[in-house]
Amino acid sequence: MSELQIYNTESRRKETFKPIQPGKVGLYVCGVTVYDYCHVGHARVMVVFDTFVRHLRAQGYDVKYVRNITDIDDKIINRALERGESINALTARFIDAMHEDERALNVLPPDEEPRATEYMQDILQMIETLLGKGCAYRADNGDVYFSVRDFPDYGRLSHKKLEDLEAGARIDVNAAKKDPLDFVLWKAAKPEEPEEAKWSAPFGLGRPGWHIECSAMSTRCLGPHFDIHGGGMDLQFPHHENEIAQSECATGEHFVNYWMHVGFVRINDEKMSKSLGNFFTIRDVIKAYHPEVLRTFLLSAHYRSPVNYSEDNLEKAKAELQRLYGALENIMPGEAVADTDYERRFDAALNDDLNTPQAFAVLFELARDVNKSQEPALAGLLVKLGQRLGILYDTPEAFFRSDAGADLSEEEIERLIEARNQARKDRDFARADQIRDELKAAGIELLDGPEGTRWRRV
RNA sequence: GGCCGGGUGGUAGAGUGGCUAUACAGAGGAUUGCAAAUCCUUGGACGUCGGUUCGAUUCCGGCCCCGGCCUCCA
Repeated sequence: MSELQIYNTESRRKETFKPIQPGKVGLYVCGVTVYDYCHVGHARVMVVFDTFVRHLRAQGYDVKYVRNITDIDDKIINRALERGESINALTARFIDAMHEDERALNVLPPDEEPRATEYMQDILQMIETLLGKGCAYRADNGDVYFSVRDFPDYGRLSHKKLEDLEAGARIDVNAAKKDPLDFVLWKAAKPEEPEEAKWSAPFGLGRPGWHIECSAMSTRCLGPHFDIHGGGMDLQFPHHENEIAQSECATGEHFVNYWMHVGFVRINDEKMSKSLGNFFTIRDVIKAYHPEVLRTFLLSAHYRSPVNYSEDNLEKAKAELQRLYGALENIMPGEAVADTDYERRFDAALNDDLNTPQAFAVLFELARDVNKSQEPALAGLLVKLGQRLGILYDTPEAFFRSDAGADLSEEEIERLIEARNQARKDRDFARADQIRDELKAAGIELLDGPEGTRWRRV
């Protein structure tokens, strides 16, 4: 069996994965800030790490997968005020929506899903530790800052030098900071903020800064030193860099062994993001496409490459998935054959830094084999491996008929098919073709086979 | 400006120092009442200029172009 290789952002190369404890993996992924619906960029991170975890488990690892929820920050507060809604109601609503989106995408729930507001004790403790060790300080305005200069290794993840950072720093007029690079651990409460956003702490009423929650929660859930930490590319700096600084200062231990970062989803060669306003939400996309099509689209490129969101590319993903489901259409999948070259190559592809495009290539070869051989055991293998990528959970019929938008009901379609088949029996092919064309115009494609006529929405 | 990542056939997208990626689209064939699906065969590529090499799309360097981070962002 091939060894698992992971591209580590910190070393900028693929490394053979060596777990801290044999057979076990501790994985922490930065989740979303819940003040809006998840978009396709979030979907990519969810789907990539879900696939990664499925693969690790298939390889026999005992995985503890932790993905946090940021449920307190400026944007949440502002959005709640804007809407005249309580923070709690707002975040609860979007957390539910996120879970709904994940279920649609066949994203399995993480083992733990810590929320910042539920780990306030750990956050406070870590800040106190940092203050005690002298790598954090209380500023005149009541904020608590981390002193970047006190962490000599700062920049080791994102490969930045302090001088360069200073040179490029945008003008951040914050007189309270001793150094412009320092970042906030605790934000002092302001009078206009809702009571819900204020926690009492030894260093004053306020709320945590963004970075500290991940250090506190990952340490609590996985310990001070764990295997893998992941997230979107944009979290590399400053978020993850800051996590390293805080955590290592606080615990004195090496924080994380492998850093994985997922590439962006783009639109017209531009990053999809909330600030640019060019995002599509998951729920919007799956109104028009089967959720597995979106998942296939997201996995059809390597996770570190950018992927371009477009209707064209979604259509391509749909065609790919049709190819796979097509192989399963006339066959009852049986128990998957074991010990095949297909599975070995599939595993090897995923072991190679989660090379999902390569894994898909194996699936297509397998699908061709299924089409030719009509072997239930091969079909079973196709389903098994497909599900490892989080697809092929549906029945082919349901998949091919899933597209919304066709005007005809299934009964009407069946009736027309019957009429056509009668015409064919009567050798009235003109009439038969007329019905075919009619259905085609309504988005229904007919497939005549030995066992009768099947149909699909196209 | 500093630091990263990338430029592969019509499209999407892997990969490799010399040997078929894969999918859709294209061409030819088998099959079909006609189609579709399926199977077989097939054309088509590695931004640019140099270097290393017997040989580079693959290694090295310059250049051009694209994206990202340096501010909240998955």
